[in-house]
Amino acid sequence: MKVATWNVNSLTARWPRVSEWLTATQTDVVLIQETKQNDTKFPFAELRALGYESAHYGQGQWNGVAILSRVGLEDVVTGLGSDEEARCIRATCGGLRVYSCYVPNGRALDDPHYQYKLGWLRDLHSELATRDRTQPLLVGGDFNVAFTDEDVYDPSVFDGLTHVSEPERDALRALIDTGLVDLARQQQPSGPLYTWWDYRKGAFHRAWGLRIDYLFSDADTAQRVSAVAVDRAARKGEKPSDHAPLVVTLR
DNA sequence: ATGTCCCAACTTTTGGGA
Repeated sequence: MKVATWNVNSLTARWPRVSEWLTATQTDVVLIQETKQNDTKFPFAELRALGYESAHYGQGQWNGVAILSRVGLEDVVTGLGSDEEARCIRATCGGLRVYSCYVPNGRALDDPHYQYKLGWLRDLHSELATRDRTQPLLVGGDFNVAFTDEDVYDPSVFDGLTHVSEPERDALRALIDTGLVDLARQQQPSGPLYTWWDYRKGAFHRAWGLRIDYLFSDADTAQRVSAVAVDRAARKGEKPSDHAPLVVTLR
C-alpha cells in the first residue's frame, strides 16, 4: 500500500497535475493540503471516476484539507480543538487511521499567527498523546517546520525566521515523543529530503529547499515501511505546486 | 526585480498570503 502527503497549493489550479499524478502512480491513500476550495468545488465525482473515495474539509479561499483513498474511507473527523480554520481531517483507510494536517505558517516570530501556530501544534499533541494506541496510525501533512538544520538548504538564511525556531522544533519533537516515527528520516537518516522549494529565484533548480512535509507513524506501522520517496518529478514541469509529494510504501 | 504563484475583487490591476 502506498500513502502520500502533498500540499497542492490550490486543487483548482493543480487538478491537471494531481489527476495525472494519481493515474500515473496509483497511490492508494493521498493526504492533501491547501485545496483552497469549498465542498461545492471539490472534484468528488472526478476522483470517483479515477477510483478514489474522498473526504474534504474546505474553507474556500484558504487552507482546506482532504483525504483520497482506494482502500476504503470511514469515520471521517474534521477540525482540531477550537480552530476555526480548515486544517485537519482524519479518516480510517485500509486499517490505518490517517491524518491530513496543514499547520499554520506562523508568518513571523512576532506575529500573532506564530502563537496560533504553536497553539495549533499543542492541540494536535493533546489529541495524539491521548490516542487509541491499538489503532495503526499515520499522521501526515505540511507542518511548516524544518525539524533540524539538515532540513534547511542554508540555515543562515533562516536566522530569526519561522519554520526553524526552537519552539516550533520543540513542538514537532513533542509530537514524535508521543511514540511516532519520522518515516523519511527512518529510511534516510542523513542528507537532504526537501519537500518544498520557493517559486522564486529558481529555488528548485538551485536545490534551495526545506523539509517541511512529513509522514509520522506508530512504531509497528513504521516496521512495515519498505520505501520512502520525495517525488521531485511532481515539482517539475508545467504549473507545479511548490511542494513535492512525500510517498511511503507499506508492506 | 523578494528572478513566483494563487486567490478575491468595487476584476483588466492590486493586495494578501505563502
